[in-house]
Amino acid sequence: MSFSAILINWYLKNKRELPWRKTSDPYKIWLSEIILQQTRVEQGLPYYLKFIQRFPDVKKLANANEDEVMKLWQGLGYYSRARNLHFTAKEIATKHNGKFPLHYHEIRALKGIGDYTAAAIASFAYNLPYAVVDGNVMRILSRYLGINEAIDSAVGKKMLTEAAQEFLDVKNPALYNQAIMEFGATYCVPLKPDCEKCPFNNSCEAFRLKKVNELPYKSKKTKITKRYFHYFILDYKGKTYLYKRKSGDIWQGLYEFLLHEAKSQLEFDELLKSQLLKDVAKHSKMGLIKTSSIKKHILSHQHIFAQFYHIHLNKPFINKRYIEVPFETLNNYALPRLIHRYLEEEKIL
DNA sequence: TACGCGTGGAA
DNA sequence: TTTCCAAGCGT
Repeated sequence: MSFSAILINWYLKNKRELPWRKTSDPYKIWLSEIILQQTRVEQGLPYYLKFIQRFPDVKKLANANEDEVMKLWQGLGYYSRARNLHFTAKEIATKHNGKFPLHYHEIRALKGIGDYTAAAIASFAYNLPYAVVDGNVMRILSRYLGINEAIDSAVGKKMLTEAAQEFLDVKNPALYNQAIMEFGATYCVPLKPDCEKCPFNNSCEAFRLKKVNELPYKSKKTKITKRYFHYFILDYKGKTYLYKRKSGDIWQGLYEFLLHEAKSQLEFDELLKSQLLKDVAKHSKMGLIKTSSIKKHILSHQHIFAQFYHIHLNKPFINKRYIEVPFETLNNYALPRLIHRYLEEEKIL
């Protein structure tokens, strides 16, 4: 049997039932692909269902305002996906007469859609012969072919892209692409795949050379930079103040409280101990502070450490960059997961 | 071209 | 606790 035949055979017996696999609507497939970028199915699925319910078609999405889209995306991360999704929905509504484009190069030209997503949409929705090359495919092919070239290098990516296109079953692009990704996601997994029962173990180079746990090879190591945030939850007569984050950093377009970011853990700890009130006053120009009403709380979110302070003001906080928000309506705004979780824990939401 | 962008789960 | 990973993309 051919590679494709074995793969598709495996898929038909082992595939998961997922909502975006029951449709050929390019809008729904597009939405699912954007949500699933760098995101696990279990994490993305509830968001897909929410979005389909609220925006059943591309025109509904195009007619929404960006804040609502961001609010629905809240907690999923990589928020530029949501902004680009909304931007492209408007593009399709205006420049494509509300119809999702039918050809690969038109699809590929849309903002937020790269090589992978364009191939996914073109094949899943229209059965066009474009091979998907994602993390799953690169892992499978680098193992199967015994490719030692780093998959995060240009050379390695090129090798695997060409291999993927050769392996593609041009008679069944949609089925084949779904199958190879599902096989990577659930069987040829990064850690400890069950090679003994693998349908390819008689022809897999990595298995033959006992190099499965070394492939795919990556040259770069993931680096995590720790950051230290102090948030000041200002309260003047039951209202608080929010700032909409700008580009050039995380959480673009999301709302947050008055922030001071410490440059080091030392500064974070120092501010915590003594400099707090001075710095707050300097930062916010808010005048007097009732120190007795300050509450503290620390949340860790992998690499961001945040401290929250509740501060009652004796006069309003005047700053044109901030909007005044009654506490009861806080949940109408798209907030970073970290802040949202804190507000829930403190029963503020 | 290399890097930054979120979050949650697993080891 | 730390590191790595998961259906990538824009700049």
